[in-house]
Amino acid sequence: MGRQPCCDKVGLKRGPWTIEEDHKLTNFVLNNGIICWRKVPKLAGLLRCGKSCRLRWINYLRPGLKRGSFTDSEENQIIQLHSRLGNRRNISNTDGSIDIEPVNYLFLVTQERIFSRWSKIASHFPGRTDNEIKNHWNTRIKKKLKQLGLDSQKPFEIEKSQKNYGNKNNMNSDSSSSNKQEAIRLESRPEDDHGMKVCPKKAEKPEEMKATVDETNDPLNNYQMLCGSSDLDWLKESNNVSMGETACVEEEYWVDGVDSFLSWDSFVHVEDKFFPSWEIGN
DNA sequence: AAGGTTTCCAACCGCAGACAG
DNA sequence: CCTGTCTGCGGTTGGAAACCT
Repeated sequence: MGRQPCCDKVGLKRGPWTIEEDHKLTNFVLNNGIICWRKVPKLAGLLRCGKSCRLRWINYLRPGLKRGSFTDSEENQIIQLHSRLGNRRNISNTDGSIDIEPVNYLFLVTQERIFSRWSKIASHFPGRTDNEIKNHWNTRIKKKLKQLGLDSQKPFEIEKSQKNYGNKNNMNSDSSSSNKQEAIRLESRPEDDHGMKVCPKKAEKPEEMKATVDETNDPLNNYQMLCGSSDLDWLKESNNVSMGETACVEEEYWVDGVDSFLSWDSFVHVEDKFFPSWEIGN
């Protein structure tokens, strides 16, 4: 048995709201409050479904809404919040535990696997709605990330790059596959003059790899170049990465280039500094 | 000026969780 | 515990507005 529709849609109006409808809904909610959205349209004299009324109220009519474009700092904050609050919806178990290590959100962007919590992000922006932030992400921020080339890698290419560089944050890491990955990782390590595998920390990266890791896959550098903003310097500092310098921290180097610069932990470290009131996973 | 293309955002849809009976 | 209802959320879409040729 399929789920019943939220309301009887026969005879109900759809599409853009008129001024008259807005007035009716606003007056009703202000005078009566919100008891049951399903009953609102009937009581307010509207030919809309309750769901539509709720959406209209929350996203457009609710008092205190802040209209207008997002500032650079708001945009940066959205990116930060997205990296913290996003990507969790579909990876946690029913008991709240997480099967995989929280992965870098930009890595997920490249695979079109974004599961954000827009309402939580919106809660950090008084007067902004989740829908507004979601729209901004999809139309502006996502596009900027695409311009950075972060969506250009096909899954195959990502897999290939993981073989080349290793991937600490692999999403399907069971014990056998991690052994496999470890082998791949070791195999992929550069060799010194004597043919010995060396720690990448000490190894000179191949020229083509330098370009990939240092420039193409450095989202912060690219984002700054694109936006002409230095707002993200704090993030680089938190990762021990300075402009034009590649992070080379033990164990951190052998992750995907993107991960190494924007690890989940990097946001954790700055949490108190920027968002002291955060409650993770709520 | 006209037609085509792109951008943007309000609104819709379907799913999932919470909750009441 | 099961079932149905309601609400909230995230992804997607349609069309108006802006921009380009």
